[in-house]
Amino acid sequence: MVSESSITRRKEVTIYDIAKVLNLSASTISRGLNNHPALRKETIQKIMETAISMGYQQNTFASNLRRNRSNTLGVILPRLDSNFQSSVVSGMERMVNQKGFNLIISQSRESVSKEIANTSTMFSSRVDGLLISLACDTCNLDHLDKFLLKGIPVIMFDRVKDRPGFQYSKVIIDNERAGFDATNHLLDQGCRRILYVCDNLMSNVYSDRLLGYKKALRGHQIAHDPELTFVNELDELSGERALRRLLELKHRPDGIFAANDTSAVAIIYRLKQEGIRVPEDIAVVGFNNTHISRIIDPSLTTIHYPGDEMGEVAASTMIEMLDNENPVITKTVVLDHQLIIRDSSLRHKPGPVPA
Amino acid sequence: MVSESSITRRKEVTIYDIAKVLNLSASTISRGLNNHPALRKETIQKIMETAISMGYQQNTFASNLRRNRSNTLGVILPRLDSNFQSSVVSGMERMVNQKGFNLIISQSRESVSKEIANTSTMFSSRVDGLLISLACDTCNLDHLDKFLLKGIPVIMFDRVKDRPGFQYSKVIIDNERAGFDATNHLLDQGCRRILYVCDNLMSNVYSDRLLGYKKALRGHQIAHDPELTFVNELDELSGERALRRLLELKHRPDGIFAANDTSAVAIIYRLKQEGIRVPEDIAVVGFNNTHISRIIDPSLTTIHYPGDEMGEVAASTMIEMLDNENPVITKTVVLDHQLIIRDSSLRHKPGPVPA
DNA sequence: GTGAAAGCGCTAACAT
DNA sequence: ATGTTAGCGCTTTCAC
Repeated sequence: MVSESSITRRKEVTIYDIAKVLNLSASTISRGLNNHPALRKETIQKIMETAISMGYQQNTFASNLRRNRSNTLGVILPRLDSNFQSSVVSGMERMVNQKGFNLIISQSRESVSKEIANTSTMFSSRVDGLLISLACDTCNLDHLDKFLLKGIPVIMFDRVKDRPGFQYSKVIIDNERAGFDATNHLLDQGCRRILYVCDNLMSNVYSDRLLGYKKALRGHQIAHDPELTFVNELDELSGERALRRLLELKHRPDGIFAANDTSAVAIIYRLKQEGIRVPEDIAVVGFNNTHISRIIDPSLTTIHYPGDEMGEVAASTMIEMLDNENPVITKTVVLDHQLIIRDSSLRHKPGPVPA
Repeated sequence: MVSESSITRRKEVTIYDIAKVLNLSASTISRGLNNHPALRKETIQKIMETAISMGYQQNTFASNLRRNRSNTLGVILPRLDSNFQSSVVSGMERMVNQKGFNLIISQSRESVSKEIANTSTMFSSRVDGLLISLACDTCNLDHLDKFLLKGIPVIMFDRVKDRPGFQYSKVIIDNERAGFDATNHLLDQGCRRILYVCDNLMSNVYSDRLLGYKKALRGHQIAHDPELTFVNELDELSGERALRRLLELKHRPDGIFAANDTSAVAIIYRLKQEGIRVPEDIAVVGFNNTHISRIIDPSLTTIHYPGDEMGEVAASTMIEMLDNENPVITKTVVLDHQLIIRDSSLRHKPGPVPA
């Protein structure tokens, strides 16, 4: 089946065509289309109407080439198929769209080399700004230099890293505090040996949560046991891996703080299978407050972590920077998190650990 | 804090700069950069090296303006913050990136008017092709005409609709069959009154699954009861709504086929709270095979529905169409689905319904 | 195998 | 309030 489309391929309507019809110059049309204040209302009106009736669509390439602006923001993030990350993008899209910008998106799939390739594409696509959440193993930030040197603002969200000598804005949560809150809650519930399950500690989100975890332990005069930090990929299989690790330990933990919900839920699932009661034998806290956390049994205590909002804030901060002619001021926005207490950690009264 | 970036804002390197350095013409540089066969190897080599050493980055606007091609694909879908849909996008991104295309993404948030606005943006962004999954309430497809008239291929995925007189490719699953399979499985497990929970029936995915549902009932000589189709938003709250509907019915259903996992899981959650046993009292089947389905208790029987792959296929089909100079051939790709049987529907032996 | 020249469609400085 | 003109950076036809 051949579509009609391949047959009718006609010339596009340009501002010159409109100019001819209205007996005006191309520049006037251009001004009219851009609502230039110097034109009188009725001229603008007339131009707009004619443009629509002729089916005019502006050629953004020409416009971008001329203005040296793309009205496009680039987004690079580890994975699109993550609950949290896709909600961040969703928030960005909403904001950006409303402000008349476009979004070009690519994923690093947690690999620096892919991340670097992505930055190159973004760069030659002439994005006006770059929003990036780093891959787990990104330790070097040289690939961002070209943006900063050219005055293209870079904003990091969620997975960030500092780079002495260069400045970018950041949108994050206070991961250390969140880690503290989660751990402290477990301690309040009587836990004394808490397993911390996370991914790559090169990533600020996991290392900062670890800091908070340690701090909470210190607050309760509990020595930190390095055996109780378990690094692995936080996917659905991490339940199995964490369980194996747990069984290897001489002293079984009585609490688990997992750095994301997917992992926490997978762990609870396996614990139940093994006949280990949650929260009585082991209390569990997750991170992210994804939908699942409310629905599993027992419901999951977790840190609420506003993905959607993080995306919105990152995007609006970027747009502000772009609209602002003044020298770029970088800033760090710290979004509030919140401990949501549910059944997976609630022992009816704080007290000594069950046998 | 002012970043250095605002200070150093230098002129970009163009092909003319390279030309000057190498004592060649701009056209030769352009050819060299594009690997033109007429040039000799060493010239190309030299051009490439110089370009890199000078920090040249092609200006895609100029190139796009000239070639009248953007190397960009547009994606419009209902929501980015959906497990299934974000995995589709993830698959698209992978494919597209590998082929040197960019992806511009926007969400309709299930509203036709937003969808229409999105198509306009995509159109003036001069996307080379449009990948679209329709909003629930899209019944009119006029907003796609401009693409087809201009010879810009449109591919629909997942949520599709036919439009007499215009042709586009589609990537879908056989929703009718999938609905049939799900329902038939419940019937095989002894269910006789099956509640079908879905969203807007204007959408092919829900109406086709309904067709399959009815067909399966017919196959078992069971009359279709319109009361047993419950239309509502398939979010986490649909558990509550479905339960209320269920309690209103004179004859309580003994099976539920929910058109997505989110809804199925929410329903199971509420059923359990009400002391209704799953699968003994009511057997449940979902749709999508998201991660949760494996992990909840009881684990969820569902239709596996390859989002990632759907995205890849849609994207590669598009790129094929674009690479192909010949008249556009439209096609429909039907991806295989699969019934995954788990505990939520498994009664140990098929038999009469429990009291 | 390489160069000259025109032009893609738009915008903005300058002129009137 | 509107027109003239030049040029953004690239590709490509035509010429040699």
